[in-house]
Amino acid sequence: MVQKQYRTKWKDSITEYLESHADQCFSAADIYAELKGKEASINLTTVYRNLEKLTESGKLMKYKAAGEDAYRYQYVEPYGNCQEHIHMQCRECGKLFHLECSFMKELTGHLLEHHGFMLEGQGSMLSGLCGMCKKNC
Amino acid sequence: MVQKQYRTKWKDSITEYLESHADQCFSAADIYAELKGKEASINLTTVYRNLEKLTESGKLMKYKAAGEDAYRYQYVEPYGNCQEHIHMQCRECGKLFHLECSFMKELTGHLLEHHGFMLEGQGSMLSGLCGMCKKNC
DNA sequence: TATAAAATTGCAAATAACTTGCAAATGCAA
DNA sequence: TTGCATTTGCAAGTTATTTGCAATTTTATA
Repeated sequence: MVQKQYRTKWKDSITEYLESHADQCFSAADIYAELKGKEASINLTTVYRNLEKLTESGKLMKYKAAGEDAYRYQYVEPYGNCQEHIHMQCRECGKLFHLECSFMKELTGHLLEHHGFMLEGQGSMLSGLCGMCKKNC
Repeated sequence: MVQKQYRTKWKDSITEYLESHADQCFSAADIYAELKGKEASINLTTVYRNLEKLTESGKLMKYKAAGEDAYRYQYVEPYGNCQEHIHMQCRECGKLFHLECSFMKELTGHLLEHHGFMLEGQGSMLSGLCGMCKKNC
């Protein structure tokens, strides 16, 4: 069963920070560094535990870029169910993009028909360069 | 510069094992367990170092499945340049499949035209169920 | 508003999967 | 066979994350 959640100072701070930077992604260490200075001082363990809870509740997406050691978290609540589409991650800036368009159906269809593979959003991640970084490279 | 490679008992054993199970993937711990009993006894560090070298030389593909902690290695030499296509991994059996067909072009084209995203094979991994596991689930 | 049960926090210690340093052993070209 | 470069084994180190536990907060309810 899902555990009840209490609203706390730290959970609020983390949510606010990620929500107001919804087009970016952060590691636990990033969040820790950001919130350490402000208000009392947050604990890294608390950061991990809250990120986990926010991910479970669907507000955040947690993912690991190929070749990176640390998980990244990005605010994705407005995208609804992120299990139903796949994501693209920029290998330069790390940002996450949602493949929310009709092409999802084509992709799913092709994989199933020609490769017998049933695609799932969970765990699928395409890597490459986003428009922004492509220009600046 | 690329370093010269000596041929050794362990490198041969690891290559042989992976090559003769080319449709499966293994973690360093798997290989270690497999080769520990046979012949003298291999060291885990040696396994890691050889897997790394074999990956660099293009014989193996090294990847991490979403939600897994350990890297997996699979013999992919016959597939040529695995940077030029993306891969699908079965979340059930862990096996790797290569998207080596004309659809690669469609996918690349769509992402670039409609999302400004330049897809790269390196680091891109689709997750789902392979034909075999789909039947058995 | 007081209270008690449940959730959250901080800190230190534990994990897990690798990685590294270094001296000894091995491979190989000449 | 010699000498230098690569590989190996072992112990110790890393890094990101998790866990145990006692103390502190929240929140629903009396």
